[in-house]
Amino acid sequence: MSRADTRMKVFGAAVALIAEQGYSATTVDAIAERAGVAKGTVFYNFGSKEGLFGALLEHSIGKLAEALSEAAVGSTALERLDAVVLGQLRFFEQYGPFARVLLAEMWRTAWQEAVAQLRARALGVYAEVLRQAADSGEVRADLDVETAATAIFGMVLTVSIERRVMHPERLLEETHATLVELLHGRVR
Amino acid sequence: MSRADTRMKVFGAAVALIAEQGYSATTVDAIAERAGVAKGTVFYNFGSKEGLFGALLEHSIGKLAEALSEAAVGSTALERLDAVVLGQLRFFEQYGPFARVLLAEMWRTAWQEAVAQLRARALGVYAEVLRQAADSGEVRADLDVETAATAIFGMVLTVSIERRVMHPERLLEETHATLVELLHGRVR
DNA sequence: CCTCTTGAACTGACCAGTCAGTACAAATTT
DNA sequence: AAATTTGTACTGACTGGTCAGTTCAAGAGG
Repeated sequence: MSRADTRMKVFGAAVALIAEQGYSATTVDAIAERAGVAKGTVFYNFGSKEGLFGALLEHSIGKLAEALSEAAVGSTALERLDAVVLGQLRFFEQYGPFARVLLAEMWRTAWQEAVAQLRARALGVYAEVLRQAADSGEVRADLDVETAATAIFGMVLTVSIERRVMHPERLLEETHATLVELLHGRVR
Repeated sequence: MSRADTRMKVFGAAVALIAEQGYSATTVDAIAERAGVAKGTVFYNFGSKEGLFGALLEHSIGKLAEALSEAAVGSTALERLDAVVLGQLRFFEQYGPFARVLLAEMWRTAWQEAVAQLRARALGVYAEVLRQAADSGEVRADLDVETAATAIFGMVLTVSIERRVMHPERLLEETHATLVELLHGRVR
């Protein structure tokens, strides 16, 4: 059992509890108990409750950005956009509780640094693909790619959570089809 | 000063503080102080902190549903959809902190009742308009209107918050144009 | 006088963070 | 190779402070 393993166990317990109850309603005692470590271990590894949460955000946002980057494949920019949407759905299928944490804590000023990372790295993948689509004439050249990136990211994030809460049995591909259809626009 | 006025002052203070810090990090003492009211008054009017929050959600969700319903005007279903998006943007422009509270607490099981109201009344407006669009052939007849309604609602909610945090000076109409453009689909 | 509000004092539960100590493996000394 | 030291990871009882909720006596006002 390496130190890294301990940290991962604590991350897992923390993200699950914070998703259920929110950051400040979640006690370090509860996190330690769920992780199967002593309370002191949490402080030994992360220094403070805030330190733990900061490290958790950083780690998870890194994973998310990586997943979105890797998903962005396709011969046209708009194919890549659809692929990134699917990549985001798949990521939150796997790391479901993190979606809740992100949605709830994303805009809190206390975690500006993590939010900046999220904007630069995860939303950046959407912005980049949209910029390519604008350059190649696949969407209007004057589209506000930053706002559009936030919009799509928020849309997928919300739907990911709704899916887990309301329709956990439904195929991911059906949800993806609905979203892509919305973005492809109306059938005349 | 009627009792209703007192309740509104407390709502205003509570929503502002909860938006900044989250529900459980917000103390009743702080809410009372910000509202300019004695702590005892809060308990006299709402019974408990949870009672206050429940009443706040119910009141605000009612306002939101009303605003979306009233906004849903236009000669075609898709015009009405665009109008509801604008209505939602305007609502959160006016009640900004409530957007944060809603996003953070929307999927928490503790407030199932309020969330059910939200789904039935606010998301219902989107679902209704989309259903009309499907019936009239303006979008594909087999569109999953529930998921699409959640998607659009979440998209607008996220963008509303991003606007307040990142671009408070920008015109609401520009943001609306970007979102409508996304939903209108790609220029060939 | 009845409803509403005030503000202060109190209680008991709860919680972040501390710290002295354990376990143990690797390095160093004898 | 046995004895000792060092460093790292972890432990859990304990502390000092905080907060929701209670109580209540004293107004305010209609």
